[in-house]
Amino acid sequence: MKLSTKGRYAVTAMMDLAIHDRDGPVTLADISSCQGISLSYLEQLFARLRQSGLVQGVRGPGGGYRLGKPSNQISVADIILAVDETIDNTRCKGNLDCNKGERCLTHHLWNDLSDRLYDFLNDITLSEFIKDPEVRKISQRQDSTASRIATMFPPRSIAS
Amino acid sequence: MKLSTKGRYAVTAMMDLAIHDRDGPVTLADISSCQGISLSYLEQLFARLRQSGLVQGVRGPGGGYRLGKPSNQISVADIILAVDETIDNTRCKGNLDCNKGERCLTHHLWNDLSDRLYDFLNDITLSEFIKDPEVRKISQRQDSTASRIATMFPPRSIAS
DNA sequence: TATTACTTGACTAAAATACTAGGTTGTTTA
DNA sequence: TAAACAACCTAGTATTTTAGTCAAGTAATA
Repeated sequence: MKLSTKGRYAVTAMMDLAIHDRDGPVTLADISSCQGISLSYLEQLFARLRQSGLVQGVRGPGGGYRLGKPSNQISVADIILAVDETIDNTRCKGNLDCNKGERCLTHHLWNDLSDRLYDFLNDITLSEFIKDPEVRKISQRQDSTASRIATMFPPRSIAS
Repeated sequence: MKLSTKGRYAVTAMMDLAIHDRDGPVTLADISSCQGISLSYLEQLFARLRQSGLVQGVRGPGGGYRLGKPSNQISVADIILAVDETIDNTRCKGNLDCNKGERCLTHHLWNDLSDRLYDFLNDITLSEFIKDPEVRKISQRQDSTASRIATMFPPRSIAS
């Protein structure tokens, strides 16, 4: 389990998708301008997210990306693992024999901790963020507009 | 909150100290050979840990490092923050104005998540790891030896 | 068919990471 | 007192990762 800027980019971009899920696909160009991440870099991240089935690309005009599964089935851990390929965190690779046959205790303890961290992040799904009061407020605002127009001109510039 | 190899090195090294706390100071040379981290790199990490008061250096022969506080007062979050200086995770720096005056929603959501992660890691202290059954087993083994001798020849080569 | 958007790959600058080498300072022990 | 020891300090370096760019595609649709 690793947590870096890269993972954060992926998570916030996915939050964006989750928030606008029912407004149709979100283009990477939008996310790029809103969150200040370069378009090509986002493309690299989304290639991985797509391979993991977390997002679905929609081509052609009006296209973009949408979630690959319901938001309550996508955890933060899923997203991070998709973009931040796991580092092999020990040199003995689970053989526990890196010290002359003795069991490597601290590696064992670290794995324990890492597992707990994973479970923690795996319990947090994107659907939770949609429930955030700030998000609800803006979603409400959208409801007042005709949904047809909203689909044609998805109200972005919310996240940044 | 950032989680990298650097942070892992620091945490496992601190686990080492916690396990051997009552056996007297642990030298960086020991940790270096056991955990396969270069001595000078460890020195850099421990310089930060010392500045944060998490460890205490003991000079001279028989010296080394010991915990700066009781193990139940040192959390994993403390250790990671000490070595992995926090990255400012948004460009608007909490002003929430990075998108033409609109509130940047995803940054807000990310901060929420980051806070929860911090709380999680801040609740896990080094004392928990000493309670691990694997650790207890080895501690017991040590108890059978005269404590005086154990102090002179700290039983290392346990962690690696 | 023109437009819009995704796909792929190669490439680069900058930052973080991990390490090296060379010291000094203070403590203990012989 | 001198040798051994280990923390402590500084500066430099190599490697890896990160973040981003450029360019030439492919696919879908209005």
